Amino acid sequence: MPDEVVTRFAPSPTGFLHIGGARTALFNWLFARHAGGKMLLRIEDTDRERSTDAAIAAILDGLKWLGLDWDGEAIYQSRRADRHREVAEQLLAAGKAYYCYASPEELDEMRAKARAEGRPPRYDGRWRDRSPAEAPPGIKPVIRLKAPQTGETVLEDKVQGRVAWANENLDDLVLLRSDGTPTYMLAVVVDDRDMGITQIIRGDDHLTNAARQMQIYQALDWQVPAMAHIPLIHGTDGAKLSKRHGALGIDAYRAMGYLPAALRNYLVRLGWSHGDTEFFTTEAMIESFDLAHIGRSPARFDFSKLENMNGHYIRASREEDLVAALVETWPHLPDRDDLPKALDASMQKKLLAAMPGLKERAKTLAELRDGAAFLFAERPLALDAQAADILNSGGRDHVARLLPRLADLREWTSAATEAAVRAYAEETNLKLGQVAQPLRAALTGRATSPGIFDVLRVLGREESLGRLADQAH
RNA sequence: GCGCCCAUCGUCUAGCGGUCCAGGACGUUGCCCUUUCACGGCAAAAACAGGGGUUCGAGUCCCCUUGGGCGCGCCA
Repeated sequence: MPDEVVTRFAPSPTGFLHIGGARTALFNWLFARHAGGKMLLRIEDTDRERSTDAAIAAILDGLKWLGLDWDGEAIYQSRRADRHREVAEQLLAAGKAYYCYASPEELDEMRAKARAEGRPPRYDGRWRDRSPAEAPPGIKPVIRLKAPQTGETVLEDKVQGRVAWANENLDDLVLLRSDGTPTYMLAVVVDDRDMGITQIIRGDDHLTNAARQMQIYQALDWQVPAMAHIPLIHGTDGAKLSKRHGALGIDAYRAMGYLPAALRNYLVRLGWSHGDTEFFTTEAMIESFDLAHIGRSPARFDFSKLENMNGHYIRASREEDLVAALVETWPHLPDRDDLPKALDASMQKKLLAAMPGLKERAKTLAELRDGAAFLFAERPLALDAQAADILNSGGRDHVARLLPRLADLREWTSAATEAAVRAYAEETNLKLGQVAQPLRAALTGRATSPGIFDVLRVLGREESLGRLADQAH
């Protein structure tokens, strides 16, 4: 099937998978899945100095966590150097490339001069038509592309529209370094060609590269894949994403307790829209996704919207799934010394029982875990400042008087405890809140929690009465 | 410096010449619900960067200005 859509995600493993990369991967994945095609993964590790195995692992891990699967095995660019070299030689033989013996010092001079004269800093083509016979001794040459010097290179970008560059502003780029290794420009073109990529979707920062890569395609007489350059994601201040505001590894989002589905949903709406629709199931996302509705302006990353979406996803999740997500994410979440390091079976059971009340109140898994802290707390409970205040300003009396009534209850259900507590409130002419708060403080050590009768039920008779007794005086 | 890209509420965006005194979402504010906190419901404030054109008519097309961004390596 020659018409099959093939996209690729091609990160360079010099760092973690950041949020922009994750969105690029998502768009490639959606485009491929929408078309019933493939998304391939290529690790661009030709910079052997800066590429690390740890970064590769982090990227693969991040993609998996996000739920973005790729087709086939990941391709490592570094292992294809022979093929890249072969293409460079091919270009050389065809007279479309040439040896250049300019030294780094010469190049520096050239650029400085051009800049001083208000021209773009570029190679001046001094070896373009010179015979290698004139080569200075002892210098290993690079191979440069003999790029067109007149006319223009035009890209019909699927997102940016028609973009044109005057060829005189583009210099003869290096294809093969003097040590015989291929440059990124060459490697990308050859790999995309060999992998059968039909659609390139990547960050806007590659737009200028597109022109140079098109020149390589044209020299080779290869068909240029369709291209789509998507706008970058900026920090909240509009500037480039930095560590301070959001240029975090994808693992950091997991550690903050975001759900992969929520992050995907947030990310897809950053730069892409489908009318007024904000929430998409995975299926709907694949179904609706298109390049035509990707905007052309950069978007700012907004944590509060992500958080809101995440809360929505948590509320919509099944209780069992949340327990599973929490168990899985537990080790990644920030530490809290009053919480167990891991969740054993009985804790998971309690968690499941409490989940309906808990999930309404959490925007992240971290908050969910925090909200569940009272389940795991050991007697006598540590009270936070507000809880202590509630108990110390008369609350203990209510707890003390309520204790025997609750202890006498025949059955321990939400309905039964509620009836008892309401009866007490009525008899003493108090609002329910005035008795519920002391109970909450004694039962959870905090001033906020799920509904108090749920708390009583989930904690169970023995533990509840124990905690109340602890605070009765 | 040169090249390229971008420009609607604080933020993400809808809008593809008239249906826009500009719609949705997040956030903000107020009210309601209520045992706390949330959730939920209702309501409000909040934008077409500026200036020229084109046109009967411009947020929508063109130009300029301003403001942002990206790129300019024998990095990727």
